[in-house]
Formats: sequence, structure tokens, C-alpha cells
Amino acid sequence: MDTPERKQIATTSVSKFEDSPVFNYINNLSPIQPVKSIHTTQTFNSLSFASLPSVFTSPHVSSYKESRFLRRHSVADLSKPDFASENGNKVDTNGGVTGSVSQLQGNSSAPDGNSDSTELPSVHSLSTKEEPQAMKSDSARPDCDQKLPDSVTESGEDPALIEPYVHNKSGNGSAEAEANKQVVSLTEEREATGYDWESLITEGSDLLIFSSPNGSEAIRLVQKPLDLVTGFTSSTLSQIMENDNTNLSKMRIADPIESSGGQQEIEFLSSQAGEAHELKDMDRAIDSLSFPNSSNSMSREITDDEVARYITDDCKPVSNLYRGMRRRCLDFEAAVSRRKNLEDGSTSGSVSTHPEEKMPSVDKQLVPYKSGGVATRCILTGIGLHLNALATASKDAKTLNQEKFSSERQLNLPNSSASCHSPSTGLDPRLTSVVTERDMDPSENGVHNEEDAVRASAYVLAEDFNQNSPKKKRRRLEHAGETESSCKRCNCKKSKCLKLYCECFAAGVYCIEPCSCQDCFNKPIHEDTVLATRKQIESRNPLAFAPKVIRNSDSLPEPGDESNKTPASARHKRGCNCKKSSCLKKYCECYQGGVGCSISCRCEGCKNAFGRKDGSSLLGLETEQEEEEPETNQASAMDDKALHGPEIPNNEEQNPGSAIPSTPLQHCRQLVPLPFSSRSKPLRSSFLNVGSSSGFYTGNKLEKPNILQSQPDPGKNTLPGMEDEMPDILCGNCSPGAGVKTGSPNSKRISPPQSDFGLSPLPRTGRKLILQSIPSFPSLTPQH
DNA sequence: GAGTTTGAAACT
DNA sequence: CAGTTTCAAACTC
Repeated sequence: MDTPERKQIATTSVSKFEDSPVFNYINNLSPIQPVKSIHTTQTFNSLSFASLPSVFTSPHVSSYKESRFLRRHSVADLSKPDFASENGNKVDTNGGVTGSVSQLQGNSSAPDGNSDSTELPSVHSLSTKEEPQAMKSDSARPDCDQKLPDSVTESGEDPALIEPYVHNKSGNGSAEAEANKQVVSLTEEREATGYDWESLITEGSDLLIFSSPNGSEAIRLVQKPLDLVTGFTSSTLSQIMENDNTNLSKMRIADPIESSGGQQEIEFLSSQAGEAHELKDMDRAIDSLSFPNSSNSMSREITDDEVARYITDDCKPVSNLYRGMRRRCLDFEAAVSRRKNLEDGSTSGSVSTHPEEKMPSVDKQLVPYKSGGVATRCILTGIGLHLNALATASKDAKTLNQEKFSSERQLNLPNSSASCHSPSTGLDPRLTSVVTERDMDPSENGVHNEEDAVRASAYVLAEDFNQNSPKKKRRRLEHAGETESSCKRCNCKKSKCLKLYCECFAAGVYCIEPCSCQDCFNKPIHEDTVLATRKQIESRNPLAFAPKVIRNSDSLPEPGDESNKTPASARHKRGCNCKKSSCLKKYCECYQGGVGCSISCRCEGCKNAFGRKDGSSLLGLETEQEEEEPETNQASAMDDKALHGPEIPNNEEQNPGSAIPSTPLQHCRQLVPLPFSSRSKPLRSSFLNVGSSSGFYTGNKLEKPNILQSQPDPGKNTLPGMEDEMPDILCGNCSPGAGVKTGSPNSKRISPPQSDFGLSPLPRTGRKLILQSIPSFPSLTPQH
């Protein structure tokens, strides 16, 4: 036990230095490279967490996504069952982590879990194993820290935090043993009383802490959960908090650490106040709840949290809005995941789901957070992760880039095959997409100024291409606004945000403060209602929550689908029915989604810059041509649009796609500029997609980029990878019409989109994401 | 910011 | 499945 911890610690301390070239050099020289390996492992874990949930939740996962994660999770699930029985949700979360860990380190441990007696030991082993990972996570953090000035304090303190934690564990073995005993007793009592949910709450609190940008906020969040769970502890915490701001700051710092022994750390810090005892008890109790046997369990959880933090905190957790965004997205899926887990009975749960699961209970009680920033906990959920990541990313573009890399890497790792996002349920993609959007957001940190400026410029350029100056202005403004909301905002008055009219609901996210909706039921509080309504809608239309824009091409080159050939790689799921807008305004979903119209469209006078439906129909062409003529200017404009259009769409998609999280971010940003304010919708879809199906496409993502870049040929676009899920969806869409487009001048049009993709290969991932997302939703309904 | 337009979603 | 109504976003002024 000790050794691993120490190693971790060493790694953590080292992490600070890791960035330095000297460190790297030393690492190279020294045979001990394990540190980095650890890194990867952590990322893995983190990834596993994030990605797993979505994967597990969605039945579709089965498909392939064989990505390591899925398999691992499955394995973990097997091993975990026992835990789940006891702790329920909590167990799931832990289990997910443990499972992932066990798998990583050795599935052999998991088997042990089979016997009850062995369960605890197995857990122990897992926890211990995890600790190292947690440590790793810490080490990983350094990267982020470097980037983020604010985080610097954290990074600087990290070691300190770790140390205390270490001391607690290794140094004060006796004390820990006692604490463990107490915890065990507490846990037992709680279990007896059925307070398992408390553990969830506590976890949620942890999450909250992590997510919270400000220590004070974090504290608040923590307090709420605590109160819910254990009233006594909350008071102590609050007091402590009040007593010393420093303590708070420490708390924050500790947060990341908490992963390893957050609670202990808290105690450690709080001890100054003299109230540490109570806090310790609380923490211990919590720990015990989650993992009675091992305090280490916390570390595991923390790791996940840390991962989330990576994404979020690194970015600087500044705005509550972001939190809210995270929350809502997370909550939404989380609820589903939770339910799924509950249905499943359990266990398996992907890590990401865990948090969410926890959250739900918390949300119900805590719901009020919304304004405050509740939501930190949501972070883990696939969507949430993305959102969070984005939010953080937006704050510090630079930091984001690096962080993203780390985070994305993690995500990618899980997926393994697909470097791109697929892994964690599309988290990466989302992140990228989110990032792109968020980048746009001015509200966030000023740090981004440079990047923002660049973005803005790029953005402007894109807009110029796409639209007229006036529109451009609007879009710019919109973009700025959108960026803020990254997630959708609605203004529903009569639908109660429980119908597809509501963009938030349609996107699978909860409404948040920025929304100006009335009588909104699309909130965590009304989770049941939301889910029920969603089921109903899905029952009517299984694809109701699927991304509207699907990248067809690849997917199944069904015979007869000329669509594959269509210039526009993507298509609208159902096609539009525009009559007056000529598919040149955002009224048109195709246009809004940055995709060309297809045969499936019933639009009149289609002039969709991204690709006219006429392609398919000569008649359409004629009519269109006629129409175009009048526009003459427009025609040229169209061409421009076509060129631009593709870009724009790309941008939109790209955003999600930016998925390429790691490096791409930069690219993404550039891409981001893409005007497409519209992306907001596409993004949603992407988000959803990502979250849900992320698993599907790991491979696809890779391919997409290639396609995008390489590709001038639409046919190529349809590559193998893409095919997976979307094909089905696409199939419906796939209409020979696509071919028409290709035939038309579209070729140019087509190419542009591709080029766009080329700009940011990542974006493509977005498409994949979209596809994936579809599965996720379906999964929900089916399960139910 | 208010009002209009538009087309998807929902309903019949 | 088609027609109508409802709804909220997109757009215009």
C-alpha cells in the first residue's frame, strides 16, 4: 500500500517538474519512466470514468466500441456486483472506477470480488491500485497547473496536499486504522438505515468542490450536499470555512487532492480550526460509505473528479454559468444513466454515470443550485464533461489546449483505437466542440483574449464568406452570446420545455439560468417528468433526440444511396420542408445544420448554400436555377456560400469535432471561427451524439479526419469507419439525391466542406459524435 | 425590445 | 398519411 502511495506522491511532486525540459531529459535517461506510464493510466481511468458511463448506459454500446473502456467496464461490472449491492449508486461510481482500475492493473483482482469475503479485499486492492492512479492524476495535473496561473496555487500546493494525505495514510497508519474503524461503523449504520444515498451526496459534494472555481463556492456546494447527507458535518464545514479563508483556499487546493484523500486533507486543513474532528468523522463516514474498507477508495473517486477537474478546473472554473451548463447537461444524461444503472442493478456503471447518478439525488434536493452553480458534479457525465471541459478550456485557451490534450488524451485512450473522441462517450468531441463555442464566449476569462481575437477574426472571415455583412454582425453577436451559453438556451413559454420545441430539451440538457423559459419543467428537480416525457417522445419517434444532422456518406454506403456521393458529407435526418426561406436561412434545419438539402427534403426553391436538394431532382435544379438567376448576385453569393457554407457547417461540426481535443484544439479554434453561429444546434446534436454513442465511433473519428482532409470525393467520405451507426439513420436519409448534389456545381461546394474538415480534422469527429449520440438516446428509451 | 415570419413539432 | 394548430426560433423593424 505505502509504496504505491509514495510512488504516487513522488510522481505528483515530480509532476510539477515534469514540464521542465530537464525533467523530461532525466526521465528519458532514467529507466524509471513509469511516471508517464502512470499518467496514461490515469488518463485511462479518467477516461474510463467519463466515457464508460455513456457507453454502459447506452445499450448501443455493444456495438463495438470495443474500445478498451467498454470491455473494461464490463469486466469491472462483473467484479463489482458485490459492491453495488451494498452501496448502490455509490458503489457504482466507485465500482466503475475500481473496475476500470482493476482492469487496467489486472482483471484478476476483479474476480476476487466474487466472494463476499473477498469483496472488501478486492476493493482494497482496487483502491490501492487506484491510489497510484490518483497520484498519477496529480502528476498529470501539473501540466494543467502550469498553464493556469490560478491553478498555480493549486499546483504549488498540490504536493503539500498530497503530503498531508500521504501522511494520513502512510504516516498515521494507526490513526487511519481507527478512522477506518469509525468509518466502517458509520458506514454500517448508514447502510442499515439506508443512507446509501448519502454517500452519493458526499460524492456529489466532492464533485462540486472540484468543479467549483472559487473555493468559497466549492465550499457552499459541499455544504449543501453535506447538509443533506449529514447535517452535523455541514455546520462544521461552514464554520471552518468561515473561520479561515485560507482554509477554504486550501480546501480548494485539496479538492484535486481529495481524489487521493480529499476528506483527509480537509481534515488536515481544517484541523487548524479545531473542528477537524467532526470533519474527519464526516469524511470518514463518507469514505466508509463509498468504500468502507479502504480510505483509498476516495482516491479513486477523486481521480475521476480530478479528471473532471482537469477539464473544468484547469480551465479555471470561473463562471457559474459554465457550471450551470455542465450541470444541466450532466444532469440530464446522468439521470438517465442513473436510472439505467438502477434498472441494471447496478453496478456496472461507468464512472461517469456514477457522478451523475449521485447527482440526481443531490439535484433533487439541491436543485436550487442552478443559479449558484450547482452543478459541478455533473461534470463527469459525458456531456457534462465536454461542457465542463469546454468551459474550462474557454477560459484559458492556452491552458485549455494543453489541458485538453491531457483530458482528450485520456478520453481518447479509453477509446483506444480512435484517437479521437469516441472514447469517453464523445466527451472529447464535445469538448472540442464546446471549446470552440466557448472560445467564442467573451464572458469567460479574459485570458483568452488573444485566442478570442483570433477566433473572432476567423469567425468574421467565415461569416463573411457565408453571409452578408449585416447577418455577419448578428451572427457575431449571436456567437458571442451562444458561446456564453455553449449549451442551448431556450425561451419557451408554453411548452414547459418538455417538448422538442425547446432546444434545451431537444438537446437532452436541462434548462439553465441563461434560459428565459417560463414554467420550465426541464430541470433536475423534475427529472422524472423530463424522462417520462422524453420516453413518450421517443416512443413516437425513436430518433426524436437523435442528431438532426447526420453525416451520411460514410455510413453505410447503401446501394442506391447516391447520397453518399453527395457533396455535403452530412445531411439532415429528415430533411427540411422550407417553402419561403429557400433554405437560405436558419429557419431551414438543413442550412442551420450546415448541410445541404437532400432528396429527403421537401423544400421549395431550395437554394441551400451547402447543397441543394435539386441535385437529386432535375426539376429542382431548374426551379432553383431560375430562382438563382434572379439572385444572380446570390448565385455568386451562393457559390461563395457553397464554399463558405461548407466551411461553416464544418465549423459547426468541427466544433464538436474539434474533438480532436488534444492538439486539434488550436486548429479547432481557428476552425471555430467558423461563423456558424448555427453551430449551436449542430453542437447540441454533437453533444448528444457524443455523449450517447461516443463509443461507437472511435475508429470513425480517425477516419473522418482523413476523409475530410483527403477527400474531395464524397464517396470517399463515406468511409468505412463512419458507417457504423449513422448509417442506419442515414440510411433513411440516404437518398440518391445526394448524387445529384455531386453532379451540380456542388462539387465546389462539396469540396469546401471537406476542406473545412481538413482544416480541423477533428470536426469530423463531431459528425461521428452526432451519429453516436443517436444511439445514446435510443438506448434510453429501450432500456425503459 | 416588440412584432413578424418561418417551419418544425404536435395534434387531429 | 395529410391537414391543421401550436410553438419557439429566426428574423425584421
